[in-house]
Amino acid sequence: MRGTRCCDSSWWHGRFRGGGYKITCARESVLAVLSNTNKHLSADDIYMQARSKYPNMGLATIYRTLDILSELGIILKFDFGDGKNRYELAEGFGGSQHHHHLICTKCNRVVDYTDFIDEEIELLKQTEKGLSKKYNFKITNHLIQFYGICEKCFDKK
Amino acid sequence: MRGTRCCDSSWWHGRFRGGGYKITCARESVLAVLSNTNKHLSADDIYMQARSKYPNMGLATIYRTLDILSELGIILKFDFGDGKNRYELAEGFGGSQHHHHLICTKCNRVVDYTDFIDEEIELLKQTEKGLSKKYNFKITNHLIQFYGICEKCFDKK
DNA sequence: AAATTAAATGAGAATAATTCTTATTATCAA
DNA sequence: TTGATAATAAGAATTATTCTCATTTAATTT
Repeated sequence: MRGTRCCDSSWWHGRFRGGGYKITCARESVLAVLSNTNKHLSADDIYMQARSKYPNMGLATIYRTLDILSELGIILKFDFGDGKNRYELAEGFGGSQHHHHLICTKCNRVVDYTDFIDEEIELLKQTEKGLSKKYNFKITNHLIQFYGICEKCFDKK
Repeated sequence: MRGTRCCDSSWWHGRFRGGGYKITCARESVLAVLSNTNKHLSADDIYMQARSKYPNMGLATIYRTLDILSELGIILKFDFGDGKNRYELAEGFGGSQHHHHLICTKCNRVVDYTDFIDEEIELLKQTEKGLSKKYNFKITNHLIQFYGICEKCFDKK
């Protein structure tokens, strides 16, 4: 980044270097933004917040960084149906507890739920095992979302 | 649609009228395309195929129709990570058996699987019930996808 | 510590999926 | 058949994301 100093050392440096990537201010600040929220931020949300600290940062860098972080499993990428991808820190990297999403198809409100997760995870593990074997996939991740109409939108009609 | 005749009566007319929508040639042809494939078609794919029969059809109409069909639960909308949404007919409307998807994150190949579905569905039903109650959602749908690296992409590396 | 080198960046142009606008046309109820 | 109204085609507009390239930076080597 031009004209700004930054770069504290932190936990993710090893993982980044292991992936063959350099530690840069831009990458620091994307992770800083994601570490300080439990919301589902879009690339542009992250851009805005990161810029308030590092005004020179470009949006393309945000996207490039998000790609790498996703690839390394440090963040998770979601599509909640509003036309932009959203990101959150993975559990184990400072993100909140493993959860799934309940999405209102009218207003796009998203509820993170952790209830019922344990049985889901258990079943998913078995399914993963079966699928890996049958289709020769190395499975790295799963996505579960429920869709419906939230109380507010239901009342409106 | 201008300058083309069409419109056979069919099963979905009632459901359409029930939703307050009119039966049009454009809508007929979108459904016709989706009824004749088990692939995951994008809006543009559908546009191309529909145009081969009804050359005057506009792309915007495809999108409008897909929205309505999704809302009515006649088709399902998926994001497989390649930047465009994809659609398939729902089971019960002529679509193939209820299935979930296994997606390669390198080449975007998608495998439909029906194995292991029964246990999944059973668990999902219970989860839905719990979620509906706790969060006051009227749940209409769910999404399960597994992500990984397919055999081909794994061998390449 | 300075030089080196390849990766990363910012800026903004390019791309591409989706949505919007408007004048025209088709559906369907009366 | 006709009138009210929803739906359409065409293409412009929007917007998320990717690409390009000259410049800068991180990390390695001297």
